[in-house]
Amino acid sequence: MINPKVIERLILYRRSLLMDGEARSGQIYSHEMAVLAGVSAPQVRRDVMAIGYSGSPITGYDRQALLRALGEMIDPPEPESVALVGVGDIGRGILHYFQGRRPRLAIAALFDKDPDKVNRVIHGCRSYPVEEIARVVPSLKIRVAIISVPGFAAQDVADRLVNAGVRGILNYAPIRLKLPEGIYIENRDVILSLEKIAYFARQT
Amino acid sequence: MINPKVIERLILYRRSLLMDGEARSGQIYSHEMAVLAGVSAPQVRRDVMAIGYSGSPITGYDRQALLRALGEMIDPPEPESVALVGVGDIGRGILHYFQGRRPRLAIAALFDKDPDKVNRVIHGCRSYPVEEIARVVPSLKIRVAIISVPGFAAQDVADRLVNAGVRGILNYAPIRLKLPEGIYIENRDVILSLEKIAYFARQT
DNA sequence: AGGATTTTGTTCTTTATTTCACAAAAAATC
DNA sequence: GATTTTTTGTGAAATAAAGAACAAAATCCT
Repeated sequence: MINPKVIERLILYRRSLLMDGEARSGQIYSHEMAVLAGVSAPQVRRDVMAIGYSGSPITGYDRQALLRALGEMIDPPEPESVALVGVGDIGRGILHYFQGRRPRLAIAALFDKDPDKVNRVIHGCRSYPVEEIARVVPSLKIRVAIISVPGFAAQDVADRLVNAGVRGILNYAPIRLKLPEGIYIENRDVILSLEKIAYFARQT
Repeated sequence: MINPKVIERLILYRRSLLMDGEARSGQIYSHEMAVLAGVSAPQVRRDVMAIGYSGSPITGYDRQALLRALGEMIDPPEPESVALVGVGDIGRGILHYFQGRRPRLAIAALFDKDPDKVNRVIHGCRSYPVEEIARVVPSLKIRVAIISVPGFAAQDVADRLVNAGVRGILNYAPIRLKLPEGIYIENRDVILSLEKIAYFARQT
């Protein structure tokens, strides 16, 4: 199992390769990738090693083969469904932004507490009451969820999701969720981020 | 200067204290704070030490005094203005969500390229064309910015912001910005986050 | 008042992550 | 074909971060 920081950089490398103006085919050196991704060259080599792909001295890495190896690591083998809980400002923003961006990763179900927001189709996606998580999440084989509900509701929602089979959570609510071992969580609290950035922005 | 991980936890501690059901006044132990914030007790003590506040053996920390010390570190001495560039789905979501949540931190100006979105008032906030960054950002003394424009436009926007005096950036665009030393940046790319979470969610 | 107990502040270990540096390999050049 | 050059793969060193452990201090209890 690869560690989170490495996975993050691998995703970054793939995107750098795809977005790089140069031809999609041909060779690329670790130090070129390093510049594209904003990391050091030894870091690139070590990370690439981690996925079992090998370049060759002098010619470097083959773009196509490397992209294939990265894809095998990063892309879900089959299309993966994501649940989004909390169709408020942040939730809708993410829904509109994300939908259709990744071929094998799509938001497939929405959940909310508000009766006015449920049993509708929002941006092509059906919305359910949160009580339906236990039924809908397993039936769609959902293992990834986004939480964008107010802080006071987040722990309850997280518990429901985990009980329904979710194994990874992207949390926008401003609290630290208490979850069992083995559930992967990433916190994306906007307020905390801005306070942190404001702190560093005013140092000097 | 305190390092980013410590600052993040300090912000977390403060929020934990504020949200804790117990009385706002009275004492609290490092191990209680540790539970609230989801970190270890020695970590709490070390972090608290970093801001120069001291508790006392047996009685622990004084909630009020600790909150005051945390606030002095975290809160801007005077109200701080934030710029938001890119009034798309993510940008609007953040604007609606964030506005009014922190007393001394507010989004004060919006920027966009789209002529239909500029020179308007959106959620109580004036919007300008990106060309106006050079004029508006210094005039409002803005040092913190949020970038929520498409990837291809992000580097240009970032350069404009930095030239106009911005020192900290919260970046939602899916690229790694190249910035001069001393500019603090935090990347919050939704697609990358979801790919990462999906990877760990499917490792059984 | 004196001992027991509990919690902080802090040093010392441990663990994780990154960078350095160089041997091995392969293309290019002579 | 031999030599030079350049780049990968990776062990070793350096750096950073977290945890364990304990002395010092202060309350509580008898």
